[in-house]
Amino acid sequence: MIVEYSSPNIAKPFTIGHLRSTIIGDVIANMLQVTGHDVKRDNHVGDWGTQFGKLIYAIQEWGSLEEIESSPRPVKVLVELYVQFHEAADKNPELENHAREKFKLLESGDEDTRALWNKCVDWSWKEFGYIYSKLGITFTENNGRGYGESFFEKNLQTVLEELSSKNLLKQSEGAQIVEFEDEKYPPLMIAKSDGASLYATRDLATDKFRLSTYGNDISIINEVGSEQTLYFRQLYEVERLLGWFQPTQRTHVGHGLYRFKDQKMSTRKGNTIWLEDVIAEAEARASKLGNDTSAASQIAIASLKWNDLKHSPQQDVIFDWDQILNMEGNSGPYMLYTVVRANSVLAKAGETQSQNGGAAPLSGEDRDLVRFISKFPEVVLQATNQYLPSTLTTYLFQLAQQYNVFYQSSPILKADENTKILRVMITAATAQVLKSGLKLLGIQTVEKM
RNA sequence: GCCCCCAUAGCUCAGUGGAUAGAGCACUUCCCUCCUAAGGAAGGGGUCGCACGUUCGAUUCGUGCUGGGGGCGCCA
Repeated sequence: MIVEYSSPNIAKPFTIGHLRSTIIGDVIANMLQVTGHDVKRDNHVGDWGTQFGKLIYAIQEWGSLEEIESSPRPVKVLVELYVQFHEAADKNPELENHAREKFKLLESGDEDTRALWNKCVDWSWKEFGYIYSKLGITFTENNGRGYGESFFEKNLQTVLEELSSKNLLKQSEGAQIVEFEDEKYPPLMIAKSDGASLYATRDLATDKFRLSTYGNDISIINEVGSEQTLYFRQLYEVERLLGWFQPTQRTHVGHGLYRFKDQKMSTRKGNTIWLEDVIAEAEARASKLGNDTSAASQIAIASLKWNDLKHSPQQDVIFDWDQILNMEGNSGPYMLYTVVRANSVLAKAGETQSQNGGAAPLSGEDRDLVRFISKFPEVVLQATNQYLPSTLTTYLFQLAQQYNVFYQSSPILKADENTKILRVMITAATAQVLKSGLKLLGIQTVEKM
């Protein structure tokens, strides 16, 4: 199986919005892997498309390579140029034509344009690399970077020819489109009137490549925001019409977006939240609670990931600093804290945990907890089959809550010998399940906090 | 205009064709000579958006409406 996730865009901010695809996709890949699938992790980086025409025009017109190069955050400068382009284009629509010409130059292999594009890719990967290492996210394909859209640039013509030979292509106002039976979906545009490629063209080339590289029976999961649901339905239908895939081989796992309470986030308007800034703020808050640097970073990432993964994916998430960096209650740090507590008990119990005989019979809260622990495999399977990490977070939170109640109300190390052995074993089992579950969620536990 | 998603406590969200619908945050009050208090206990707070329908029974399923979000050929 291929799980495609994260897929940030070159020369655009890696925002809080990309966090969703990045970590939900990672968790889905983890879950599929432990349930026995051979998983390829791919990152469909947006490194191609007409927006590069706009960007290249803006850099050449208003930018300075030295300034970008020497900036601690080059992408930020690129985004400012991109925003500037849109502001200028609102007043002077002629700029859109210049941008189209620049993209044509890029597609036709013009050396200077190409060199500039390469720089943009490098600048962006500096930032992506930083974020992925902070989040502990990896990809397996194309030397760990995933196959970006530009990788398939050479295959676009083949795709157009195959579509054409199967009579799926239609001319419309100079552009090439695919229409659907009974107007099931609106038409999907495959080539613009100036001949330039589109997202769909590149996606088709991508999936063609996957078929030939991984085999005709490969299944692909696209973890991409729900705003693209219609697009994926169109794409899957075209791929079915082409005879490439059975419907069961293609799955779109969508998710809602991060929103401000009263306004939208928009790259064009510049009111987005950069993930880099969120991570820095999370680390600052975790440090204030008296953690050393490495623990603070783990705790910060845990709070971010947990607060995303605990939501059902289809709903939008309201962006609120105190909410997403919550360190109390239903939060990442609560989960880590519970594991730390349990481990601390186990450390003090020492040899006791290896003894077997003489455990007291199960009753009351002990038994409820044991029962709940035993549900773990079933929950993992359910979460995997439904592509719902939140099923797992809900379960793990309930388990942590139950353990904390148990911890508070039942003496462990001070109980009589038989009860102590039993409760230490329950503690060990709880810690084991919490650690395994958190690992599936891509959350690292800490020794102390 | 058409299509998709959503609506549950003051806020943010879980959840189920069946019993007094749950959590976190916020608020009030307790609990560290004792396994890490980033924890635990107790309390107030809900006509589960509205209406109709299916059902012995609907917050859960269906239809309609209202409200919010997203999408609908030259962005991705």
